[in-house]
Amino acid sequence: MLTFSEENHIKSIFHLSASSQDGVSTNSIAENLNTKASSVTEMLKKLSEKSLIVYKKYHGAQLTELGRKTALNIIRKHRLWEVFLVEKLNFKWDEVHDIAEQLEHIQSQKLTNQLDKFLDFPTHDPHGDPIPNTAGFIKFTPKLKLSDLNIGETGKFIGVKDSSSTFLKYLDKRKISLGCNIKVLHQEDFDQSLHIGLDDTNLTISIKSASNLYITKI
Amino acid sequence: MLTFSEENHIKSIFHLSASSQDGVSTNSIAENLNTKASSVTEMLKKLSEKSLIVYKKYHGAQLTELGRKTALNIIRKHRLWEVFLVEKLNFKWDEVHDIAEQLEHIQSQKLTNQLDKFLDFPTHDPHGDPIPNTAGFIKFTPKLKLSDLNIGETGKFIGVKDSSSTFLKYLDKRKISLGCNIKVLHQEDFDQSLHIGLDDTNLTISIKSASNLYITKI
DNA sequence: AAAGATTTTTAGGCATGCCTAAAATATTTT
DNA sequence: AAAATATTTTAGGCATGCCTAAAAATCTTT
Repeated sequence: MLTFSEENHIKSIFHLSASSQDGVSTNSIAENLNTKASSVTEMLKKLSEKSLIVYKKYHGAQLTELGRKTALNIIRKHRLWEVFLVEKLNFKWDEVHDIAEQLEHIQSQKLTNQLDKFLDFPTHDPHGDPIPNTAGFIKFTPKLKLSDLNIGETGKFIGVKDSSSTFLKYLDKRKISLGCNIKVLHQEDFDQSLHIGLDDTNLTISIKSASNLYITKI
Repeated sequence: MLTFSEENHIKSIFHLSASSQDGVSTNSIAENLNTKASSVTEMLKKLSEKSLIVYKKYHGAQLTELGRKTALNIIRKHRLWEVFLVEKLNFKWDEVHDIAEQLEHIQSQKLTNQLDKFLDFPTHDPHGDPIPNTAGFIKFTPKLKLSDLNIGETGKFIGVKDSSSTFLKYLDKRKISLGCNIKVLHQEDFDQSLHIGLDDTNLTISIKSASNLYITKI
């Protein structure tokens, strides 16, 4: 039985583990959770005692197998609730994050599994992120960015890196939605911005936006 | 923005207000929340400062209009989630209480209202209790117990007083379900137990059970 | 490899929400 | 109405989870 704070730390360590090979630093967790390094240190000791992480003073934290399972269970709940909010309650994909942050802490294995069934076992959340199964298995798809494509290549838009509300609204306005095909037509020398083809329209997006879009080559 | 504990105290005071004319006693709240009187006293001071209750030392607490609205909003969420769990996720009516206790604290007005719409604006939860609307209006039906009926009268089963899991399972086993018609056939002199008619079957229930069943006369 | 800079930990405080035990107040009994 | 009983409040502690400031360890620079 973990507290909200413990769960949030575990989740944070999981997400930060993706980009760092060895231990996740105290500071990065603190930044991620909008808290202070000293608070994180205390929590790391506690999580270590509960065998959720391996923690060596001054050398960051790594999830144990138990910790990983715990993180994936929280992420599973978060993403299932996001699907529920968008598919059933008509929320927009930029509105669901804060509510899912609350719902992910609800404790009931049965609830999670019944929700999964009710949603017809979705594989991805509204932002394109994969949903772990009960056993904690998650399907990783190598993440290619739109900015990685060469001129002339086409990709299918499968997810976003930064899912901030402002970015998601930006995509909505330009009718760039999950699953659509995007062809890279031309790159501007001056600012690296990309001219892209989308259905029957063409538009220009900055290189920053392009590197926020995950795609699979077609 | 209230804490879980504050919300639970408000809810408790609301429920206990039903049976007591004047202030709700510190002890009764403590008992209801499985905590101690001294803890409740502290909380009453806090809630009083937030204008959610009127609190006079040694004379219990009463909800202000704001407190009442707050309580009804929590109860609204609780009951809507119960409907969701039973109607959409196939939970039994005796399994939903603990989960709804968690879900009732989720903060999002939009979520509550979208859920309400998704469930097609239910008026009662799975135990027959009325669901307050957004404005905090709740429809009180005078609560008649099965044990209040005279021999020969028939009532429609509309709710339970004690919704403990054991009692709900007891009802399930006897096929006594919300909405069914119950006729009082005979009362045993010895222990006041009632012989009742239910669809095409007859059965006997104790006076204690009978006073746990809310009905409307037909 | 020593100095300087950065990161992390420790030490000590604070608010919340719980507790027990003692004191104060209210209620009931005689 | 005084005594006995019950209820409620106060006082003082404790765990959690946060904070700031100072000390310790690590990393970077020269």
